[in-house]
Amino acid sequence: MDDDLGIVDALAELSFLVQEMLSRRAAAHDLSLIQTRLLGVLRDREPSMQQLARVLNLDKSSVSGLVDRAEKRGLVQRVPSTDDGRAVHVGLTSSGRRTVDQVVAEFGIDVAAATECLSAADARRLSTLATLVVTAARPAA
Amino acid sequence: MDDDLGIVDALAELSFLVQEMLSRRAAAHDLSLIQTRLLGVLRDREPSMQQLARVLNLDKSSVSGLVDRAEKRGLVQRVPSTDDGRAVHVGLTSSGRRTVDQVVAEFGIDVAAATECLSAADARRLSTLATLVVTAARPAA
DNA sequence: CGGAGTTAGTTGGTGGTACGAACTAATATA
DNA sequence: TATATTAGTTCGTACCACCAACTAACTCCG
Repeated sequence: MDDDLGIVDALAELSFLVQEMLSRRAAAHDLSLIQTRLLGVLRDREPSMQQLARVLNLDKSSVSGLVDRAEKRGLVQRVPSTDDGRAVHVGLTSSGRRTVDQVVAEFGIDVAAATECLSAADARRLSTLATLVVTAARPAA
Repeated sequence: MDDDLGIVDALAELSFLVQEMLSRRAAAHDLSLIQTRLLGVLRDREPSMQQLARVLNLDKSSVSGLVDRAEKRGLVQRVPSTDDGRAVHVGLTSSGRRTVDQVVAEFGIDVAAATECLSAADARRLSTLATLVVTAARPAA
């Protein structure tokens, strides 16, 4: 009945499920997935365009456009670097912070609903295992 | 050290990690994520455009374009329905099947590498838990 | 110093992706 | 049969992503 999908298909499908939850919540605020991810990264950092490109795994020109559109909507702002005349840092505006907090909260509701089928212990286990995989894959920044 | 990210962030980050592995492997075959997903869906089905739109959660016009481009590259083919003159079904060509099999195999290598940090028992547990969440969220098609 | 090379970021061009609205053709329904 | 619904395409617009070319600022080295 409830055959295991196997680790490959299970992780692939889980990733699509999670991304769909995220993008649905984002779309309710007129945000694309990548815009939301941008805001998410900026929650606890004010990186340069360069660093942003590395974190988001995008070309620097893609980040330019991304930040352009977010800035035009008042979600982020460019801040010239004090110690490097070439560099530009990007930070959330208060509107951007409000928006991202809301999306994260709503996404949390989806995650809770999706993991409702698990016991509390299993949910904790899933969280732990996912954390292990993620932290092993991402060298401490 | 091994702080748990919490189920919300852990699942979000895991989903980004998995999507990055997938799209990197797809890009090596000049495929976008959505093209790859299209081929993946067609591995064991030959759905109508309509059904495809539902499964991929896309507008029907988006599916038209998606299938157009895949067809132009010889990866899929449109097949007129025998029982409904309006409907068109979409299936893999042999080239498409070869391609998707290869991407899936390569993606499997990434998953294996990413879960190498887990014991065999933990990997099985992760697979089981992910399967549970996914199957609970997706009403049996 | 001061010029050569490097780095940060932007701009412009191209193509894929996604949507909604308007359209055609075929099927259902009243 | 007339009308409504459904399947799919086309068109216009916006976003997203890349590369190549460009400007400005920084670094290094002679």
